[in-house]
Amino acid sequence: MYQLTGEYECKIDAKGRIKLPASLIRQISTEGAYDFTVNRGFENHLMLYPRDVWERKTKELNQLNIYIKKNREAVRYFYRGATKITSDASDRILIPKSLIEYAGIKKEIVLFAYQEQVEIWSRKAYEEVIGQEPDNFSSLAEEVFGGGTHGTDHE
Amino acid sequence: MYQLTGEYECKIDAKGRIKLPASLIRQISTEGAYDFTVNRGFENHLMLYPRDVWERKTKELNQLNIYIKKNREAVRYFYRGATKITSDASDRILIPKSLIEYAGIKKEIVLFAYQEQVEIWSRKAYEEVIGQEPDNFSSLAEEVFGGGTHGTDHE
DNA sequence: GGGGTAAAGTGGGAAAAAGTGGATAAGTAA
DNA sequence: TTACTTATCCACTTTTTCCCACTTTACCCC
Repeated sequence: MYQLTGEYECKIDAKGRIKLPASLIRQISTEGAYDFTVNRGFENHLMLYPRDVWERKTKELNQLNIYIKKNREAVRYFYRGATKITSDASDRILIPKSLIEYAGIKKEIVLFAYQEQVEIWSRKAYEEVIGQEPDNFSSLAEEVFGGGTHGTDHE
Repeated sequence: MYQLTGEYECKIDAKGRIKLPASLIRQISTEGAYDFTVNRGFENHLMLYPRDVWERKTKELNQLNIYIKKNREAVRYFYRGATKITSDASDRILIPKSLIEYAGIKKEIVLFAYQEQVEIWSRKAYEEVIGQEPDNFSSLAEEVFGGGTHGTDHE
């Protein structure tokens, strides 16, 4: 179980390679090459999962009965674009062209690590997302943090 | 459980390092290096949490199911910019560039410690926030602290 | 209050690590 | 085979980290 953290401004090179920041790598493992799976995220960004996280997620997914149409559609939706990738000797991963395009990535990107996955955003899109507060954030935060006297630092 | 207090005027150096005032350090622990997490605050300042405080906060947050859009947005919004940092031998912490920029920090900063966290402001922004208080502070205080139906329903 | 000592705060340099770009080799399909 | 894509490797540049040394402030004692 990971507890990844960090926001990294990175570049993607002409070949579609992203150098994973050393401090992110260190959170995942300590040696050798790193296996991941990338797929499409829900908001025009990409999701990057360490191998074991991906395996666990798909295992859960495989419990679903795909003879039910809704399940079938959901599974398909989750898998869309899913590609296994491995880092090279310089800790770089190669992102498939179709996914780069999906996320509107040009050169400047942001890696946003939290919980067990890493989101990959074009820098522009990331700044837009970060800049605006989600609807009902304060009431949700209140719920999550127990609604105590100092539940939110907000306002 | 901490009960931090203090307002400190500090400087950030050319490398983005902040020397944590000795009197603040003493409130947190007594020896060795100090682990923190910084992230973006809600009003163009930064938040600094001692390691254990951060862990407690995220623990609650991580219970949320991120396949629900509302939850996903909230989690992302809370985490935004979150980065783990450790103090060096001189009790300095290195603040990531992107966060320095977010908070509009140039050189003069203010550390404002209360409850379990420390807010990091550019001095200018801090003075603006503090400076505008007399206008509405009394009515705000009345609303929040004054009891009655409004004060306790949330925050 | 002044001088001395210790603690706190500041700055910068050098070594090591991280990041980047490109060249060459290996593999694939026409 | 040839043209083209993909992978592996190497070399250079930039950044980060760690350490040391100096300056300034605070505090104590005379």
